Amino acid sequence: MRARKVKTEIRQEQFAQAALKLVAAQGWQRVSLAAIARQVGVVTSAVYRHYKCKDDVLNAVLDLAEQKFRRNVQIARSTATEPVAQLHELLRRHVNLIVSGLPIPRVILSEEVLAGSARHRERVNAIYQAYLGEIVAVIRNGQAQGSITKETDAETLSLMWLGLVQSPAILWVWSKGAFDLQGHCERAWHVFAKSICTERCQAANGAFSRPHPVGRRLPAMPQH
Amino acid sequence: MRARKVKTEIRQEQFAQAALKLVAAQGWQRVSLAAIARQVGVVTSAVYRHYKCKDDVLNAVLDLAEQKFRRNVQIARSTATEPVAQLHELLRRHVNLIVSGLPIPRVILSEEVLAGSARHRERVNAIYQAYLGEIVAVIRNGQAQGSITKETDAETLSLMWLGLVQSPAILWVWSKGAFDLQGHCERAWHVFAKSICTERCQAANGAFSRPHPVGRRLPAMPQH
DNA sequence: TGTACATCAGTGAACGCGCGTTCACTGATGTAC
DNA sequence: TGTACATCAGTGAACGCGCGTTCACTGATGTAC
Repeated sequence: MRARKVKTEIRQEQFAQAALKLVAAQGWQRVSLAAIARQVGVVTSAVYRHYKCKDDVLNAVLDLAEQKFRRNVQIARSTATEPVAQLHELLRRHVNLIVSGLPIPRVILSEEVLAGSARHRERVNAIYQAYLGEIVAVIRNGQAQGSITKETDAETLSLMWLGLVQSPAILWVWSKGAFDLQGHCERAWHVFAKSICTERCQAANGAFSRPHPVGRRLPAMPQH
Repeated sequence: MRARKVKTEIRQEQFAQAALKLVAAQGWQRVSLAAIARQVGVVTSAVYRHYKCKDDVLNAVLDLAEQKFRRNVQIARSTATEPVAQLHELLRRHVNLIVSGLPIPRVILSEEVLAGSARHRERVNAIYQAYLGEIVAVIRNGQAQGSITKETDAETLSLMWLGLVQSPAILWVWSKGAFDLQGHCERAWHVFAKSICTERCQAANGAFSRPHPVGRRLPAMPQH
């Protein structure tokens, strides 16, 4: 059966979304153009009407990822005014990005990107650097206005912030979602927040006194 | 030219080591049996004299990784007696594992393992669970003898500990070693250690008062 | 110590499969007159 | 409003390449007598 004819901009978007979904589920290398095309409802070779090659599709996926990152930063900045609260909000959103079925960090960690073409490595590097740059800015902000301790440089803290999600996210993938990523991140955040907040900030923010209770523990090993 | 005939146990070891090295450099999917065989100095089909299939070679690589992890834990436990010091020592060793050219975490993060066969996912999961289990044990130890705060559960802290290296390690890979992973981890460790140590422990351990200076900053973006 | 035979590692050619990519063709949509 | 033509998205067959895997054969090593 012949698929309906659709404008190339729309198809490009469809392919990118389909690819994002599939890559998130299986990793880039395992996703074939055939699978992407099937998802969209056209034949494999139709992809070439809208993208020059498979690489370009991945690039479009990275565009989507970049957008999501940017949007999250914007929203977090406008939702909260206090830098520490902004960091907390962004962390929550980052976790949601992973849990919501669009595990974008998965795309970014994919082998194609870690070991693959220089083009993609640099691209992802750029996205992450920009993201970390935003975090650094927020932290500096907090340091300037006295809510975050100046003892440690903002770059180190920004990477620590990211590390709060990154490793647990891997565990989450392995456990197929059984591991309580959100709960863990909240608990980890409290430890982290406490250690970077000045007394002034801690006094103003009573929330740190009550860490979230542990819900599910580490996932049990799968039985063989 | 015909390769010298070598006992199968030795060849197995050689293939595993060669595979580890190559996987660390390029990721599993990109490593071909041809490349592994070339590294060892035999012809591709010779691999089948010693392994049933490519999957089995990866399994041997995971054996090596598991050994390294185990060894590090043992050494860290015997080198230091105080739990906090043990965590510090193990962190240093973990970083060295990455920096030393045998980026084992890279193997473990590889797509084959994240998205690949259930067999390998479960295997790696088991290795990591065991590793984290050791960390948890050390932390509980510290909590019991009063050097680590009991405010946060040991599981959460163990994942935070791992996160200190994991994310920066990715940056390190991207920057092709330009990022100062060791320096960062030392600085991050001090922040973390301070936040989990009780006053008693901090008083006993003056080292926490002087965080390491920032050497190289985040790596500059590669130029296009 | 020498000979005969079994075992086992190494070789290269060939197979088969998956998959990205190309291409000539079809048919729908949009535009000019 | 209708006709002619250009543009452009969709199709399926075919190609080519990489790579894991198989297989019959070679030749070295080790063992039995």
